[in-house]
Amino acid sequence: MSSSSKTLSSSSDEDSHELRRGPWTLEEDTLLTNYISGHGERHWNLLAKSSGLRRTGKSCRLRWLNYLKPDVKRGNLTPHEQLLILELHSKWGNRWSKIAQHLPGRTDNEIKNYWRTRVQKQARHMKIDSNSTAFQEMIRCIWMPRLLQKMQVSSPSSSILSQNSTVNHSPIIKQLSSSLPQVSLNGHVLKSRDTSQSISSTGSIMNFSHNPQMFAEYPSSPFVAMDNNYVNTFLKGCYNGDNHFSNGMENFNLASMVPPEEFEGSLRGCHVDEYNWTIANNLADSLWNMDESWQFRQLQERDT
DNA sequence: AAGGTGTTCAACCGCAGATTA
DNA sequence: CTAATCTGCGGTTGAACACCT
Repeated sequence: MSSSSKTLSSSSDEDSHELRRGPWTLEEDTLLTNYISGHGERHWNLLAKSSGLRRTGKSCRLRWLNYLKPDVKRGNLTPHEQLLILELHSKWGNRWSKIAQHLPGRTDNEIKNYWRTRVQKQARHMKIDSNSTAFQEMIRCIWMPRLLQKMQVSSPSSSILSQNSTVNHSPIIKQLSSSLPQVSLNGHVLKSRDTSQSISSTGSIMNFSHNPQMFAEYPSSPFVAMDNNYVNTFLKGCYNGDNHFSNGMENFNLASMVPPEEFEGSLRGCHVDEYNWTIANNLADSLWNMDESWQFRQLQERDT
């Protein structure tokens, strides 16, 4: 018998001593909450036995930590939180609980779900390994600047780098903000911050600038900076000529994309031609729209 | 309207390290 | 010191729901 069918039939064995499984009821939640408020959140097996709940200690702990605990945040992840997850995952990999420690109110389970359902989904659609360098570069080059832009748009008075920022951005985000590509082209501004990098006279150049501090802070980050050819090659690898994702990402030659050695520790610009700028924006938009539609659904669900 | 398919996320599982007796 | 138990972690599952045909 599957665990789910066991759960569904559990109402018929109310009088048995079998452990309950599956979704928690309101009564169980209340019982657990009341018990913890009186005895604290420890000794889960003892709690499970003496509270009257027919659940394992593990199940009680999980329910409390992931759902019932008062400081657990509900609702969609903010761009700030998403950015943190992307960056911290690039540093630590699937260390969900460690990542969760930097997102107050968010659980490791929630972060893990976010990664699997949003980030890995994109990788699957692109037919590319989510752990590959190419995908990580895509996140850094396109997705993260978009999230930064979104943070700026949602609170324009609180530039991440501003001294007067009213929003309490984490040091990691501030560091990240100064290290991510600064993107502008033909009036398209991904990040509304003055940049010393200029658009070329033809207006067909996208500039990326980087902050060497990033590499002192995160020397092991796989998100290394890219030069012109690097980004162009990457983007061409993502798409066929007709602006559709290539099915041949696995043939992408990563060896040709290794950034020059002399880059590290130095400021460097990176140019992307107009063709690839369009491609990059299309990709960013697809990620963006997915994010927007998801948040819209969340709002609808919250309102109903 | 009904059935199929895809997505999300709460909950479970197995394992490993920490703690306790 | 050792075995038993507890706790926490990361991977996986499946019910519920949304969307599509």
